Amino acid sequence: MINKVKELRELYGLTQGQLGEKVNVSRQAINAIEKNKFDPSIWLAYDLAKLFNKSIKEIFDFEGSKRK
Amino acid sequence: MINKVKELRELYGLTQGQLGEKVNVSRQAINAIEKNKFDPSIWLAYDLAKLFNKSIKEIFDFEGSKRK
DNA sequence: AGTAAGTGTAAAGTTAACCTTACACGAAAT
DNA sequence: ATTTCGTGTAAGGTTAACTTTACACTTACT
Repeated sequence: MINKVKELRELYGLTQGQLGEKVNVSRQAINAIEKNKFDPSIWLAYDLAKLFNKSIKEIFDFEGSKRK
Repeated sequence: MINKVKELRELYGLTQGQLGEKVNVSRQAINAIEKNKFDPSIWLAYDLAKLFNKSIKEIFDFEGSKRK
């Protein structure tokens, strides 16, 4: 799913690894989500939204994304 | 995860099966979410929120729920 | 009495969201 | 030149979110 994780991560000056630590997933999981390889679980989406002070919808573009 | 799916479903006068049809999951999936057997995928959470005209956070209580 | 509708739950299978390990690459610094 | 850091990606494994099928139970209707 199309998302703004990479932009927000860079805005916060974090590496993929650092962001992974903060939300308790691996760096590869962050990478995969940024590259749209798979969709986050609802908990991961929530954690990312919380960290970046945004709603899930602000980060993840449901309308513009293709359902896999 | 604690949620308001059952209340909202009944508010809309839907059976579990009817709700399942509307969001393209089985009736058992709806039942399991209502009974907190498992957490919805992010897409299912989105579909339910959209159907009920609420945000995901309004329906699913992340703060008050235990992470499994 | 019988039947239909709604719900609860269980078993077995599939799939996708993770994991760890590993390797390759480019950029930047020493 | 070589090391370090960040990223991209692939392989193989685990787990949970689903599926279908099936059965039991309650309530309501005829």
